[in-house]
Amino acid sequence: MEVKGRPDPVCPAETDEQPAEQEINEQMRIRLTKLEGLVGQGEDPFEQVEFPVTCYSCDILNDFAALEGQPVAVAGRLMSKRGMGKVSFCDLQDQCGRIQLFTKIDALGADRYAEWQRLDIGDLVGIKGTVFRTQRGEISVKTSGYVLLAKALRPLPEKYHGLRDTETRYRQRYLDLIMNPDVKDTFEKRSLIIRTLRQELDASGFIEVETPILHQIPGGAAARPFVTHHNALDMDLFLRIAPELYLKQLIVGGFERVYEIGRQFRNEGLSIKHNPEFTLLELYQAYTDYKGMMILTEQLIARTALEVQGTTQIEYQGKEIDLTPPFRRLSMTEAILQYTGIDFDQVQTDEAAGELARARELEDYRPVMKRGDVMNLFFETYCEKNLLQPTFIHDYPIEVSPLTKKKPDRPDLTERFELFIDGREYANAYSELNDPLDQRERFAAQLEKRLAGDDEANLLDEDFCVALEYGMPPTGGMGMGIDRLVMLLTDSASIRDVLLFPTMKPLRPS
RNA sequence: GAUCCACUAGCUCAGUAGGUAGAGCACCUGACUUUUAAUCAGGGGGUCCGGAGUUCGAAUCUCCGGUGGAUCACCA
Repeated sequence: MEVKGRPDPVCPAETDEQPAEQEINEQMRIRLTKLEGLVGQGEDPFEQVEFPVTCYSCDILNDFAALEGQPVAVAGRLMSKRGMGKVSFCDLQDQCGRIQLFTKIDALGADRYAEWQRLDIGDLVGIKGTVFRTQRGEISVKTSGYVLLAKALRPLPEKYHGLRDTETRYRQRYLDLIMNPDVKDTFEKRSLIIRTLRQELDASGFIEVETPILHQIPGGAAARPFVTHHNALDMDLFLRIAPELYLKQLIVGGFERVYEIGRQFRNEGLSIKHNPEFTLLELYQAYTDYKGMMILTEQLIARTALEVQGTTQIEYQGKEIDLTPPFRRLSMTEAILQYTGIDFDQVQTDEAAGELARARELEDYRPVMKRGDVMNLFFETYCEKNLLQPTFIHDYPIEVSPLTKKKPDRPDLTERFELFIDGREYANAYSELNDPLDQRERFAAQLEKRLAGDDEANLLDEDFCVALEYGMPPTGGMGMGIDRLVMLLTDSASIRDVLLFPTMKPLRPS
């Protein structure tokens, strides 16, 4: 029914391709045969629809005193088998851990016990039994009956070494989660971190909102966007690179404290700390400024650290980091002076700044750069990597801060900070520019940058400018990369270790 | 996008000077009524990432390609 526009990439045209014949190896064949046998007996495990669980493995381990001798029903995945003939031991894994099962031929009868022994590692079973402690002292469930709830047709990775191969871990994360408890722990902590942020913000009077992901003009950050297409409207849309311009319209609308935790999309390369889609917290608070944002940022980070690690003195990749507020505050000018000996307050012109960059042979220097661009370049080149302990770098040059209020006494600088920890940026905040006339000038300056070849420069967003013309109160705003915060608080080296399904190339080129 | 490293059984890994491919776990058969990486005996299982080349002969050497990891560049 396509009338115009591009073919829908989600529904590719029919091709001659046959679905690839599924490769059946020996192990799968044996398990399929077992399944056929069960189905033949009228015991198709996939017909099971429910199993009333009375407790989890960890409940039994934690409340053994109360549960000893009591009947329980548990369900989960068989992770190991230790058959001893007419008696056998298995480990059952559920959401919170593992519990040993002890099964005797006497309890099931010879036929049922034989079926029990034919179960495979990986099968999902529901168990009824009683809680007891074995002769060796291990808290266990003595099986009195079981139901096979799903058959595993593929074997799990090896029980001792587990799953190591990073590619398989990322591509088949479920296997990683089954086999590696630490991985599961990381993602539980990720959930806890995001929950804690919500709790803190909700308790401070913020409301959580949702703004569009499909943007007509990708704004609020300097980045290349992903493009998509709306067929009915026959127009290109962009996946958002930041929610900023919408959130500030809500401040105009009278929501005085708003936040959004959501996915942003930037069309950049992948690295140990970059994924094309990532999660950002952005918040805006009326009647405060970037100094207010510093205090809020410190609180949020310290609070999540306490929640996840129980302390604000943490270790990240072997480095001791103290997240106890207040964090160090250093202006960008001070930072550059400290690490290079250059005082940018003495650099008056674009030409003088360019001279400095050329003298240092800075590769990223471009002749179109203005004084503030060069200052930012010096900071990135010489300072960032040295900032191990949390540090607010404040007073950014106006050239790189198109949405930020000027400092009242310094029109070349803005009321903006970024938070650095271990050389990485964790947060970006400012006193939001609410002067609509100034805002239009800033967009004009960005347009100049774009014409000079910077395809990441901000685009004029007319809807946003109109909103400012109705009046926005003085407002502080802050954005924080959640994935990086999770990395920090879970001691993860790579962003892929805190994303359940990191972006991967397809296995075969299509 | 550039450089370096990796890819061998379902998993974790060995692999001789270039001479028909190995172990452990898992799986199958048998033994075993309190084990816990259970044990013991026997057995089956491979597109050595893909393609081309060198060679009498390639998992191994060369080239091209794929995927992953690390570093660099852009960014958060």
